Amino acid sequence: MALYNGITLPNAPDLENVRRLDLMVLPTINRMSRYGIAIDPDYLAELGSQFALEMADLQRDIASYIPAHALERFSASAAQIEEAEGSATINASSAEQIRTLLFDLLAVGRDQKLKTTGAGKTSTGRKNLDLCRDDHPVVPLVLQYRERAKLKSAFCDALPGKARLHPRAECCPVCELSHVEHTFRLHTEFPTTRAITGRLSSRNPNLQQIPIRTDLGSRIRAAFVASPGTKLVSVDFSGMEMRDLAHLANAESLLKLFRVGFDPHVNTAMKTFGIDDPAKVDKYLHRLPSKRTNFGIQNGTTEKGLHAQLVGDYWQAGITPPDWLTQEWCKGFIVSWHTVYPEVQPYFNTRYYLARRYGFVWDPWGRCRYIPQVYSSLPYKVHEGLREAQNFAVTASNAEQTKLAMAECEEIFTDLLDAGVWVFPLLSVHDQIIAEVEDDWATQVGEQMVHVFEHVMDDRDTRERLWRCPIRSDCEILDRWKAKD
DNA sequence: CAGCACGGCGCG
DNA sequence: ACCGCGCCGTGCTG
Repeated sequence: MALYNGITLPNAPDLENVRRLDLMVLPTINRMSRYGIAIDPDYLAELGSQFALEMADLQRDIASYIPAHALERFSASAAQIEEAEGSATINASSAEQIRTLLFDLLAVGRDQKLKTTGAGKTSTGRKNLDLCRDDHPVVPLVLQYRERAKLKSAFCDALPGKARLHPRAECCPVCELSHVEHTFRLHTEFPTTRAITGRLSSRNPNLQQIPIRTDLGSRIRAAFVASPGTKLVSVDFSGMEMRDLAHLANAESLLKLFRVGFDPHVNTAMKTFGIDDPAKVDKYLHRLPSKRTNFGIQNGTTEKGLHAQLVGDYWQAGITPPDWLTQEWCKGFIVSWHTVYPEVQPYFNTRYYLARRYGFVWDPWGRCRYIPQVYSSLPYKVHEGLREAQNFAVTASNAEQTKLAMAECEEIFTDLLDAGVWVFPLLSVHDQIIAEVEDDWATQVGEQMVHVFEHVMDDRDTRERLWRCPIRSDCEILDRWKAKD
C-alpha cells in the first residue's frame, strides 16, 4: 500500500516517511524560486499612489473628529502632514494615537467588553472596531485607512523593490516571440522545515499572503502577470480541509455530502436555520455563518470569537449585523453544528486524549507535533495545547497532499519541457499550485494537474482510494493572477 | 542609526 | 481564549 513515490499512510509516528515526502518537493521549489514570478511594477506604483491619495483624505477626515481641547495630544509625522496638506494632526497609522482618540476622547465602545492587548490596553484591531462600528462615524474611516495602509506598504511599496530585472532570453524561450524586452521577477524563498504543520512557508517576499479577500486587495493580485506567450495555470483543492476532516473523523454525515457533491456549508445552513430548499439559502445571511462555523470549530473557536468574526463578515459584505446575531446565538449555533455532524466532537476528544497520553499527536503520514502545554498547571495553556492538537492532523494532511501533488506535477512539467513545450512551476500557496504554461498547452496541462490532484490519495499499485472522502480540485487559466480573462 | 517588541493584518 | 505563517509601521532603547 503506497502513494506516489512510495509514500505511505502508517497512521503512526513515522519521521522517515515524512522526511522522504519533504525532500520530494525540493526540485520543484528550487525551480520556482530561481525562475521567479513576473510582476507589473508600473501598475503597482499607480495603485500605490491612488491609495496614498485616499489615505491622506481619510487621515484628514479622522483628524477632524479630534476634540479641540485635545489637539496638542497628537502629532503626525512630517511626511504625513505634507501629504495631507498641513491639516493632519494625527498619525492614523499609530495604534496608540487611534486608541487615544477612539476610546479616551470619543468613548467608542463604552458599553461593550472589548479585547485588550498584551499591555492591558483596549485593542484597536479590526475585530474590536467592527464590534463598535456604529458607535461613531470615525470608526469606519479608521478601518478604510487601515485597509489602504496595509495594501500600500506591504505590497505596492515593498514588492517592486524586491523584483529583479530579467532580460527576456533569460526568462523563457517563448518570450523570444514577444515584443516585450524584459520582465521584473520576484524570487521567493520557500523554507520547507519552518512550519510545524509541514506546510511550506514563503518569504522575501511572502507570496502566500498576496491579497484576494477584498475588492481593493484583489487589485494587487492582478499585478502578477504571466510571461508573454504564456498563461497562469492555477490548480487548487476544493474545500479540502472539510474533506480531510470528514476522512479523519470518519464522519458519515460529512462523507455522504461529499459523495453526492452537495455543498457542506449549504447543508449546515439548511439544517441549523431549518430551511428545506437549497435555493432559499442566502449566500451571506445563511451560508457565510455556516462556513465560518465550519472553519472556526476546526480551530477550536469559542462563541465569543465566532461572534466577533461574523460581525466582521457582515460589515465586510455590506450588511449591518442583524439583531439576532449575539454571542448567545453563536453558542447555540455551535451546538447545532455538532448535532448536524455528530462524529466530529468524538474525533476531537480522541485528539485531546492522544495529546495528553503521549504528549504529541501525529497525522496519517506520521508527522508529529509535540504538545507540551497539556502538562501545564495553567488551564489556558492546556486549552491552547488542545486546540493545537485538534487542528493539527487536518492542516498537516492538507499540506502532505499538496506536497504529493507538487512532486507528481513536476513530472508533467519536466516531461513537457523535454518535449519542447514551455511549462514551469511558479508558486505553491498551501493548497494550490500555480504554473506558467505556453498558451496553446494551458488547458491540457490544467487538466493533467487536476487529475493529479484528484487522484493524489489513490494507491499506486491497486488504484484503490486510500481516502474515504472524494477529492475535487478547480483549475483557472489566467493572464493575470485572479483577474479572469 | 540599528535593533527590538508590539500591535496589527495579509493569506490558507 | 481561532490554527499556521511573514511583514509592516510605530515607538522605544542602546
